[in-house]
Amino acid sequence: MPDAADPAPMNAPYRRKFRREGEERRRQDLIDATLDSVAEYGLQGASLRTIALRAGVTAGLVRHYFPGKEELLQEAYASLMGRMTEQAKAALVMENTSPRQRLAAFVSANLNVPIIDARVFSLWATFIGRAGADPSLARAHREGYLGFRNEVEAVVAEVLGAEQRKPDAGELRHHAIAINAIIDGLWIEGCLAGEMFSPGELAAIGIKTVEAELGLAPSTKFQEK
Amino acid sequence: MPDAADPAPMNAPYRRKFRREGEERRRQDLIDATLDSVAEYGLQGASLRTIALRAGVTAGLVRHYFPGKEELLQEAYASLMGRMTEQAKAALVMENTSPRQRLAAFVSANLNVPIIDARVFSLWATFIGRAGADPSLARAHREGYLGFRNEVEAVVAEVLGAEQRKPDAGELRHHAIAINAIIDGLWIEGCLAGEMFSPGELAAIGIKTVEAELGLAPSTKFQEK
DNA sequence: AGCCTTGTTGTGCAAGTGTATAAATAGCCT
DNA sequence: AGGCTATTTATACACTTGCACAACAAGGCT
Repeated sequence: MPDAADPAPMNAPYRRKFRREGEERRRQDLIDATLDSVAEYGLQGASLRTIALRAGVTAGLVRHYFPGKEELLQEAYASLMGRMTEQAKAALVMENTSPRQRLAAFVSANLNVPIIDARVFSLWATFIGRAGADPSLARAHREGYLGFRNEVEAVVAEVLGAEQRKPDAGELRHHAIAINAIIDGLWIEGCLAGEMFSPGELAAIGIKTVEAELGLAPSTKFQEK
Repeated sequence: MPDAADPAPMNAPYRRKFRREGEERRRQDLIDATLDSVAEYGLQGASLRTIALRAGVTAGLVRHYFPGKEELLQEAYASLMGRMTEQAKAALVMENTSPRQRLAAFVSANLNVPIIDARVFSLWATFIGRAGADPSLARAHREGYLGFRNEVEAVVAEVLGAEQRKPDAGELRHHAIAINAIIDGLWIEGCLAGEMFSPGELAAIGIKTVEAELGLAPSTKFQEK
């Protein structure tokens, strides 16, 4: 190509080209960039400049959509929790299946991708580690946890009801706490050391353990031998 | 008050008094101060000056005992993990008790203070959240986890052996994974929302769930009614 | 076309960061 | 008592951080 006339004025301060995006889009981009940055560099490494760079804007813009960094982090955490609980509950809305199958599907869904995911775990741990000092984080967690446990309790009631058993409220609560713990514990193991388990292994263990906890006769589907 | 004569020499630079402590003591103080700071302010808020202030020294001294901040944090994490696994295993060294009682004591110990503790949990979550990005943290966790799981596996083998059952390696592994998950999950619930549970409730749930997982006949000691 | 709103950039700033290094002094040794 | 040395303090420095604000321009409106 021939040397085209340099279109750049010699001392003109170059100003970056930009496009105006809708507010919804920009806010979401910034939140996603925040989660990416926190997952990769931690809370300490997630500076406004890092986040803005990842979102394709400059740092100053953040303050146009959020009062400050703290609020951005809070909204990012809320967004993360929303997505997690949404995915977790999605497995419960199946129809034309027995309660027991729905419970198994619920456990299985929580112990496979995309819920078993190192990045999501890293984010969860990073934020939850601040729950002790940050009341707003603590409250957000508490709500998510109780919502999750109530879902579990409802399915458990259905499963036991189908078996002609009538547990009282205390038993139901204990079952829900235990099952919630089983899922959480296996979720952590899978996220932190997924390659130590064969595909589906955690889900199989989870289902077997949950059914043992409820005192159900072993199913044939996931039995060992 | 009358204007007392200012005891301060006018331009003399005041230099802080200090005592020389042994190397072991200072290192431990700095590590403890680091853990305190991280628990209270998070990794981002734990600056060298904050840590040093808490340890009763000035920031420059840190570099006299540690090559840099990163090494201080790593040693602090190692110290934390060491204390945690040490406490957790302590419950296993009882003598003159049946394997089943030892298992129950192990579960119970892990679901009561001092292992159920919001500060320790906050530290664990903060550090573990960085495991995905920091290989040295990931390795430290992996070792602690496998060590813990092996302990569990050994007790499980004893318990089942005492019941005349001969599980193969795969079953044993699954039991250990499941029991580890139960303990971890209940530990998290207790740390994050301890006041939602009555004293001993989590331990009771844990023992019952673990025994159900192993297919043991319900014991009378912790039975509901 | 030209204007006007406002989304967006760029710069500046005070505070705080980790690290480097010089200066001081506490406490042991003789 | 007095000196020596290593522990400790204090200061300096280059850099980053979150935030404030002025300048700019993208894109709809008339």
